[in-house]
Amino acid sequence: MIKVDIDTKMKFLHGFSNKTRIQILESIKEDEKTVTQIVDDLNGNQSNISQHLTCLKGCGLIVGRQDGKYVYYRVRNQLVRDLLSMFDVVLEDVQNDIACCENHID
Amino acid sequence: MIKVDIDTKMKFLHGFSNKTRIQILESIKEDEKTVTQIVDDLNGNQSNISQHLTCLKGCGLIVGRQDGKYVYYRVRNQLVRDLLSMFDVVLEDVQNDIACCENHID
DNA sequence: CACACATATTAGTAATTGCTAATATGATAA
DNA sequence: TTATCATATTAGCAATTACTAATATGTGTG
Repeated sequence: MIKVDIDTKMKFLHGFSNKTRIQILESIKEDEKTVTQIVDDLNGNQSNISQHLTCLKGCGLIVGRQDGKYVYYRVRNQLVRDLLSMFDVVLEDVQNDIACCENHID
Repeated sequence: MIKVDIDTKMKFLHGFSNKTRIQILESIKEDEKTVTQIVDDLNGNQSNISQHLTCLKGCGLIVGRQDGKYVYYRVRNQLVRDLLSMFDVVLEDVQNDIACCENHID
């Protein structure tokens, strides 16, 4: 068991703090894609996407494998995928919570 | 069922993107605390903590209740608490993954 | 080898975010 | 009602982060 220190944790969480990075993660959540496919998918800038991919790799969230002239990126493992799903579950729950419990007149 | 749009999601995730905010969440994960208690806990600056509390409230991650001259903040609900726990689980798993599978000589 | 395509890197800048100090507001109690 | 304590807000500045354009590297193919 490896101790989780706060700075490592922040580096990890940094991966989730940008819209483009979240979109990349969602884009490759189910199946691996090449950089170009991701760029097309997000309608983004190649340099920008490449930088975010490097960032996500540094955060430990994705892995890449070279295959010929292509590099395929994918979400690291199932737990990371679960975490991504959990964001939606929790957010939806929070939104319901806000809608149900805080919209009354007082 | 409320649709989760990307901007709402980013606002939500923004809550987790700063060290002080994560420390606040950890500080109040189990029991509610006043602003002053949190400030003492983190050895932080009152204005700064207050701003981050406002941010976290805006993200939907925490709620505050006024009791006399104190405002008690707590993590919104159990799912948010679960998500915070999951960060540690996933990060630990990722670290193991990196340690086991990528430290070989090649 | 030369060319085309895929990806990465760099440098400069724009935009966003976080911090501090000062001040304001709000609540209680003497 | 004035003093005190708790919290929030504001403004200005420092630091970080994201984006774009240009260029470099790397890989396969004719």
